[in-house]
Amino acid sequence: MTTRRPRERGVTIEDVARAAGVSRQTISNALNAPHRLKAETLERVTAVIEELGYRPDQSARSLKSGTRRIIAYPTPVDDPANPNPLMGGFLEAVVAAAGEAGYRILLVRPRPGQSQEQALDELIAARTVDGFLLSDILRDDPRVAHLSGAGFPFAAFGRTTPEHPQSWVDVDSVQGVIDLVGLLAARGHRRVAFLASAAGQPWMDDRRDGFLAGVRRHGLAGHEYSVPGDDPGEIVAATRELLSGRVRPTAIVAGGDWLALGVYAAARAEGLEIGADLALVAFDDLPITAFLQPALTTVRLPLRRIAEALVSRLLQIIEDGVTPQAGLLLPGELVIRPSVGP
Amino acid sequence: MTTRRPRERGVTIEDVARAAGVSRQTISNALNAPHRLKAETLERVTAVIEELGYRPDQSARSLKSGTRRIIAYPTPVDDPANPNPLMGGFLEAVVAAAGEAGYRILLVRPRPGQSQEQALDELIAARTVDGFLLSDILRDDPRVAHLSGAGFPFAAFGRTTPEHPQSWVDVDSVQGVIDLVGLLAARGHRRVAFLASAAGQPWMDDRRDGFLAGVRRHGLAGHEYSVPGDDPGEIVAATRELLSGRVRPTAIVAGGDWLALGVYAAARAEGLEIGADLALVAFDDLPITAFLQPALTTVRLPLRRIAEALVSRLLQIIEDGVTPQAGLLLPGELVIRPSVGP
DNA sequence: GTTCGTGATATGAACGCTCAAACAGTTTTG
DNA sequence: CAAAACTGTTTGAGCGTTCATATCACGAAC
Repeated sequence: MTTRRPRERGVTIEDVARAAGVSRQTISNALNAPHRLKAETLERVTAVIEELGYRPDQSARSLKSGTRRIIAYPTPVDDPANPNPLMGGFLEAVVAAAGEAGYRILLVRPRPGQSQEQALDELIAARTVDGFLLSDILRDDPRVAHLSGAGFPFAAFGRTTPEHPQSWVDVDSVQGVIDLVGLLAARGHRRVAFLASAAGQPWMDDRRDGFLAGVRRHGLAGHEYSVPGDDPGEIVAATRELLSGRVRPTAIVAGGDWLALGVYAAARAEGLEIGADLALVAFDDLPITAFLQPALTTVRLPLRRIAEALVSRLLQIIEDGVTPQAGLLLPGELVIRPSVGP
Repeated sequence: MTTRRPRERGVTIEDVARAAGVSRQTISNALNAPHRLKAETLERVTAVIEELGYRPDQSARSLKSGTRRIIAYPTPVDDPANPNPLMGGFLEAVVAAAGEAGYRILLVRPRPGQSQEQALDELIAARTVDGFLLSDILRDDPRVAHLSGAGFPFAAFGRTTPEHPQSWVDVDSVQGVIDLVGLLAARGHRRVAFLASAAGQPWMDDRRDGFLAGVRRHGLAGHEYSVPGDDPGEIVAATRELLSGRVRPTAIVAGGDWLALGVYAAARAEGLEIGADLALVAFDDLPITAFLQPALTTVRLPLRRIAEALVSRLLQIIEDGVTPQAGLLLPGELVIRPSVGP
């Protein structure tokens, strides 16, 4: 253990009370229940608070009140070679939404040798946070089961199995992809392919379901191709194979923009022009796709709305004790660009 | 104000003490100074702690000890249209490094109408955190001046003006770009261009300096082109102009991978083949560039080492009260790929 | 004129922990 | 062999809040 330098103490409620010539409680009331003070006292106290730069000590307040005003977000264990490019934007939106309500986001991850559940338990037992925000939810996510069982407040970006209805928010991937397929059908495409990654993301299944539903609805011939993982090389290779097959599809629905990037590369290698020889649509709207030629038709994730919905649901549980009994499905925004063809 | 549901209290040190038949302090010692206990007592107490699932209340501990084991990271105010794609990776690395030492990262941002300094002051006055981690440092960053003046622990990813030596960590962009230019010189390029963005990032100046130094050292003809902002459209347009000029450079040094993406698009539009008609090198190594054809030669940011250095320096200040009097300059890793040509 | 409310402020206790000091027991020391 | 030193443990206090309750002044009601 290293020596710990004692942090110098700041100005306390006692100091303010003395300076203002009133009691501690009056200062506390000035901040937490101003209506209890006589207008004149309030004014004087507020001035002293301002002058001394007093802020209630967060720890003392938490200890007494039992509330921390902190939300934990377990950072997804990201493949460093392939970090989620939307992570920054999502966090930004979450921090903004939480900050609006006076909450802050604490990033956590299990220490080495610790399971995800143990990491959650530690935070609960130490009363470090008021609730959890989860993302990258698996179909049968142990974290959801655990928190749900412990009765601890949380909100999840993504659905688990629908057995026990939790407080989740998700994007309507199914409808989004149906819309994409509709777009292709309207342009006369009959033979379309779905490019999926088998990396195990549950939303990929939804997107696949959307594809199948769309294909059925419009009476198209739909085939599904799967890439083993998220590795760029693999994606390009698999797509080239798909494009050089005997009966080439005239359109591809990529399960995500990341996969679509591979299609651009593969098409160029095969001498096909996207938007002319091959229609391409995808999902996510990564900012980086703005550089693609032709620009990519895709479904934009409403990150801001997702974050707001997650935070608002979580705070409802934390502050009002009301657990929403149903999830919230948010529509993606269809962004039509030239890659889908004329 | 909304009603607040009182959080049910968990198991306290008192409960454990009673169950183990010893005093509070012995439990406290078992966790904070185990060597003080008789081996036998320690074993018994540890068992009871385990059994009851006891974790010291974070707030109570903080209140008494004055230390929070939390580091604040003010999230950069990101352009939502162009979020930093490396943000996720950087945060991941920071969370890992901090977690290793038992610290957690608290994301903060100023509330509406609050200045950055005010937001910092609030956290300091409320004793919510032990220190700050800053990134996206400006040449004359008000946050650095403020924290430095207040004597509050912080570590910065990026340098300010060198007047007062602070605890910073940065990437040696100058040397990195010099290396890139050297690569081009070795391949016989004489006319090279530097593509910069005028969005105001201070590290862009370093990269420019590196370019100028490299060009001087190798006796090349170097020209500098500037894009007004980080908008993809603007980048492509500016690059096309540069490529269609009377005397076209044979090589381009892009100030960042993001800019290089524009060069790929512009080159294709101009019918130039990168790696053959035009050499291209850049800086950052965004994961997304793995899809580019030909693959991009670039300098990889050592995010993990940066995060580790930042955290280790910050903890030195927090725990030992030792403020490093000099910055740390980390080398980038030159990653040579086909875009630079044969 | 005592009682009763009511609004404004004050007081004591408690939240759960760790620090400093005190306390027994045992061993070492001059 | 008494004093000193060490070991392992306990006790009392206090960190800075807020909650519940008490106090006080003052006018309204009977």
